[in-house]
Order: sequence, then structure tokens, then C-alpha cells
Amino acid sequence: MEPEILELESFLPYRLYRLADTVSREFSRIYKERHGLTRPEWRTLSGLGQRGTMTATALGEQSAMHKTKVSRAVAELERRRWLTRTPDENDRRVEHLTLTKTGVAAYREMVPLAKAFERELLARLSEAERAAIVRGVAALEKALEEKT
Amino acid sequence: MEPEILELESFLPYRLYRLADTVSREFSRIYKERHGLTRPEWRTLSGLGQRGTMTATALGEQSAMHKTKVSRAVAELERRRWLTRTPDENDRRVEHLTLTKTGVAAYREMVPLAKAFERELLARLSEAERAAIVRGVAALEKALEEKT
DNA sequence: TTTTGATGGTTACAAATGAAACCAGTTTGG
DNA sequence: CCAAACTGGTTTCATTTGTAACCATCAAAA
Repeated sequence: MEPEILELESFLPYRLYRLADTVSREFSRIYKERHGLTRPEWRTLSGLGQRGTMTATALGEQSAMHKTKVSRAVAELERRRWLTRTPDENDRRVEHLTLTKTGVAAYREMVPLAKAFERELLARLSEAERAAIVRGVAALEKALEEKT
Repeated sequence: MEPEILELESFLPYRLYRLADTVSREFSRIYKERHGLTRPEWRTLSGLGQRGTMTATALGEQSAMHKTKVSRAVAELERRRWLTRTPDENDRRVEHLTLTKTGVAAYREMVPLAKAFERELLARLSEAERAAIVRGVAALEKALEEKT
């Protein structure tokens, strides 16, 4: 019997990673060129735009970022005056983060671009393929959550 | 009408990235703990194990790595004496890379672990879900290739 | 030829990242 | 009440990464 070989091109972890990397890299062009944002900064903007006000910890949970990434992204957005920090009344360790007018404006500008990007990506698939990717991703997400 | 909001948790680029990141991180434990390899090093090992002999450029293409990553991974595997370089006869810029006995041994040891990882991941999905993820990923890959 | 432009691969430098130490404040148990 | 353990968040340091410049060689064109 022949020695075992792994075909990298068919190996799911590799394919997933490459796919995500390609998509993410292409999408990042939008917020990079437009506003010079990094991915953690974009996610922070996006999280706050979506939810209004959040703490750093909540941001990290929502957007799957390590707390150091959050900390740095928040610091940068604060430097740009895209967000402000408000100390929590009860717990002085906590800060509530909110977008400023400028931050909201940037968010509002980004949303349609993000949606268009996703739409155009999915438009290249058939209806059945779109259903497949959505279903498959959801299933894997669920499988990974449960694993712990 | 309400201002447009983007739900990050449903945004495909984000979901893909997070999924790939989680899977890849979990899988990386295997080659990291086992041999202290980085991802580029693992991919290099995997590429050479699969194909026998390759040039650095070919490796980069097969495994979607930037040439600096390849260069560094190759240097490290060479340092460990897991691979050797053979200059090309006709083109002296080119080097052909081949795993040594030690390299092959490490590869042979990794393959079943990699396959088991993939199998166990997919085992948590139903048959239909497995088909969906495979089909969806393939469709997106194709869509992205064509885009250029 | 000689020049010009690609190509395989490495290196240098700056930016992004992760792990762990850290600080301040808060909770818990004795 | 106080020490120990924990939590939100920041900083430090080492490692990884990407970009661009670079060296050597090769191919094409003048």
C-alpha cells in the first residue's frame, strides 16, 4: 500500500483559510483605501455602528478579537476622534465606547460599500450555491461552538 | 426609513474569516506542539511531502504563500535538515527543494493527524451539511478565481 | 554584443500580532 | 475588615508579517 499523502488543495482547513484570506484581503481594500483603517479598526467601527455603545470586552466578544487588538483599535479611533469613552458609573474599570458624529458618518459611508461587496461576491454564485455556502458555514460554526 | 446597519455576525467575509481562523488555530496546535512548526513551515513540509520536489515559486503558488514566507520557511526547514536544495542545471536562479529522510518522516507522521483532524471536524456535521460546505467553498473559490 | 526588462529568491525595515506582565479596581472568603 | 483571587483594560517585548528594495541570473530587443 502506498504511503499516505495529504492533498493540500483539498484539505478543508487550508481551503477555508485561503478562501477567507482572499475574501478578507479584497474587502480590506475598501476600508483601507477609503479611510486607512486596519481590520481591527474596521471591526470596532462596525461593532459600535451596529450596536451604538459597547465596552471593549463586549467588542472583543462580538468581533472575535483579542483584547490587545481591541485596545489598540480603540486607541486609534479615539485619536481620530471617531469615538469617545465614558466611564461606567458603577465599575470604574469599565468604559463605554460610542462613535462621535464623525465616526457615525464614516460608518454610514462604509455600510453600503460592505453590503455591495457581499452582494457582488454572492452574485457570482447560483442560488443553490449561495444556499450551500450559508448552510455549510453555519453548520461549521455550530460544530465549533459545541466542541469546547 | 432607518439608517442602514450592517450586522457583523451575518456578514459573510467576517464569518468566513472567523471560521477559518478558528479551524486553522485549532489545527495549528497539532504541528506546533508536535514539531514547533509555524503555518508556513507546515505548508512547505506538506507541499514537498505531497509532490516530492518543488521550487520555491511553485511552493508559493501551490500553498498560497507570499515568496518571503516561503523563503523563510524553507530556510528554517533547511536549518533543521528537513530539506535540501539542489541547483537547477539550466537556470542558476532556481533551486529544487526535496525533503530529507528526516523531513519525510515528519511528514509521514503528520499526515494521519491532519486527516484525522479533518475527519473529526466533518464528523460533527450531517451528511447534507458536509455536502453543503464542500459545495459552497468550491463555488466561492471558483468565483474568486474567475474574478481577476 | 549591450541594454533593458523580467524572474527566482533573499534581505531590510516597518507595521501588525500574541503572550505575558502589569495596573487599577472589584469581588469573594475567611 | 482584609487578603486573595479575579476582571477590564493597557503596555511591553518578542515573533510574525508585508512591502519594497535588492542581488543574481536569464530572456528579449536593439
